[in-house]
Amino acid sequence: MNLKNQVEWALHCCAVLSNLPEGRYLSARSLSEFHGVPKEYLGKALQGLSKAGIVHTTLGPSGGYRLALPAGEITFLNVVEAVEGRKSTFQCSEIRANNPCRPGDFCDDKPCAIARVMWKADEAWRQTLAAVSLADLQQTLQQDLPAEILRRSTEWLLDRAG
Amino acid sequence: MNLKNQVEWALHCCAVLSNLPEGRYLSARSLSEFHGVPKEYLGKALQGLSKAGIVHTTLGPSGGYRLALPAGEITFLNVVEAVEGRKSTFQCSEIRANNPCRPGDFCDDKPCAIARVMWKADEAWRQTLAAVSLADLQQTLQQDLPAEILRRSTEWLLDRAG
DNA sequence: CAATCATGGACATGCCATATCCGGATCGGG
DNA sequence: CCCGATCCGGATATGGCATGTCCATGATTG
Repeated sequence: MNLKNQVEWALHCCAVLSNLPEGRYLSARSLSEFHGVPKEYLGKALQGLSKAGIVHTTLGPSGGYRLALPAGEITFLNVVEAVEGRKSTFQCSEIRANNPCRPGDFCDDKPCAIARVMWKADEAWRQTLAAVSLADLQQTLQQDLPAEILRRSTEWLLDRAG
Repeated sequence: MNLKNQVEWALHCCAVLSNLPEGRYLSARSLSEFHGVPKEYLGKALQGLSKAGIVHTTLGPSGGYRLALPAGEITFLNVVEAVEGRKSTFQCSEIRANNPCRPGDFCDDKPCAIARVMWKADEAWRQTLAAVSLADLQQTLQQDLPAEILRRSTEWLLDRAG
């Protein structure tokens, strides 16, 4: 029961893109270099963000990625679901139907009681992620990191943004 | 990002064991037959419950499993963690350390801001599961299921309980 | 026209969930 | 006191999926 590596990468990429000036683009190559992860595989995660409408892309030289919405309107949940999918962590295989004491034609009117609890927990998980936006993350990072590193990182980005 | 099949099986087994009279035991063979799942593999999940102290076991003929605590003192979280483990769903690989703008000797004083959000979501998930006990589940099932099926299931169990 | 980029498909690899099987230890009933 | 049933743990297969690489294609910029 692990989230994919790509979820972590996508979130870090979004954090970087949040600091990009309006209208500028950053390539997958630069993003992979900045985070020290394989470029080709990171591209798969970024494609997921693109399909979900979280980022906008441009082709050709000086092309790449930028956020498609203001950072305050993109939540952790949006990013996580774009990469990981929207399936619940709990898959109900309806084993209650295997109960030998059931009439063969019996039809349940509610989902399994166990599944309902597990799905409620998933919902709590999603609500927590939906409550935090990329703007919140940006603010947290500015408090956590020394100004010197922030300054040099921004410089590094602007140097490569098309 | 899926929970194991065994989690579902373990929860259903616990629901059955909740209806067992004090001091009686039910074998892995009966539990697997009742749920229509492979006996050998279900045994692995039950071993997890045993190690976690959730169920008590007895060897020999008429042996098997019973709850080790009152149903009101066993939570969904206990069962899930016994089978699935206690690791967080999000593994932070510290890719922030790969940032080329960081001094090589820089040491973070806090966990990664992204990981903190993801871990908070996991915590909300666990809290939801910790809030529901097997006694709660038992009560829900008695409301959901027709009395006839409940009666026949209980009869089926008592017929096989040692 | 040449270089750079995103996209998507094909392919390889390794790990883990999903089983299955067997031997040993333990216990109940005849 | 023996026989069979049971839990337990280890060894072993197998399939799917996460991880990662490579390449062809089309689009865009300079």
